[in-house]
Amino acid sequence: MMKVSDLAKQACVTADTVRHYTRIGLLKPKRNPVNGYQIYDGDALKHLRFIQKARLLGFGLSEIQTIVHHEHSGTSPCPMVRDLMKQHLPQVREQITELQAQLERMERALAAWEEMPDGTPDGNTICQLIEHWNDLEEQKHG
Amino acid sequence: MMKVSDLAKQACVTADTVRHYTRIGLLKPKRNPVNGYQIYDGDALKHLRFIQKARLLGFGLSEIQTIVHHEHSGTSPCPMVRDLMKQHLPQVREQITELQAQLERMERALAAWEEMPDGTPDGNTICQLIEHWNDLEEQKHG
DNA sequence: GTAAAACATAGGTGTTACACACAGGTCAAG
DNA sequence: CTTGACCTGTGTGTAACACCTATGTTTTAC
Repeated sequence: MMKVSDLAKQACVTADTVRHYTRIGLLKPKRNPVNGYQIYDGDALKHLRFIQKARLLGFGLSEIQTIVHHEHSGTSPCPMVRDLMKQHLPQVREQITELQAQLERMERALAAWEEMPDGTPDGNTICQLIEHWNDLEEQKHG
Repeated sequence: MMKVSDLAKQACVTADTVRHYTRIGLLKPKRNPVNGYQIYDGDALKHLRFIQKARLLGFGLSEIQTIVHHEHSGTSPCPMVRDLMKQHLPQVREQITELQAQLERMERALAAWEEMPDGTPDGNTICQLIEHWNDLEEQKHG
């Protein structure tokens, strides 16, 4: 018999998060007929904790939807959960690789920029630093 | 005197990207009075290439807006560009750290799951793998 | 008892950088 | 002149919430 923010506090999330999950159907509270407020019970808290764990493991909300909804099939969701995880792993590794490449670009650019003078706005150039950046990279590799 | 898709091809981006940049004001084509089409010239191509470089260096479109718009102040945008980059660096490093932590969680979970049986749907549990995951983690660290 | 302050609510909108869908316009070939 | 290929601008969808607003409720002060 908790209200939105009561449930939120129990799970250490914001009330907006609880409302968001409710809006997309991940939580299904009852309604207080007196004031129309949403009412959550202990099961809702368990449900919310489940969502939090799944999110920590990299599952998206729509995937969590699928997992939860899977109960109607009568079969165990566990094989699907393992499959999803196996699909996620290479994606996360790729994201890390991309971000590391990005970081390297940024670090090298910033180092080179320390030694470059500021360009004067001549109407022809927007920002020397950025516009000549490719040239710098080509030098390094050439 | 290029149309949207002509400019897009020149810069190896999609026509949607060109339209997007145009919509938010990063590109300002003229209009063909005959058919209302957007017309881009060589400057637009230079502009687009500038945007591409800036994006590779981690600048967001709104930041690029600011940089480009900066010309009206008459001063060089270069100091601001350096500052922005310095702000971005720790953010990117943090993202990488977070993603690596995420990856570790996922790898450990998947390894543990290989040895776990599938749970039977009993109406009380959604997915054992996820629900007992925290316990596993606590074992490792305890 | 009541009036004002403090807090909570639901629903709408904003965020990023585009991709996609759609109805309609344009243009070369036949 | 029509068929079809290609193009156009605009509207909407994406992920996971955060923020805003107008209203409703509860508490507090007097």
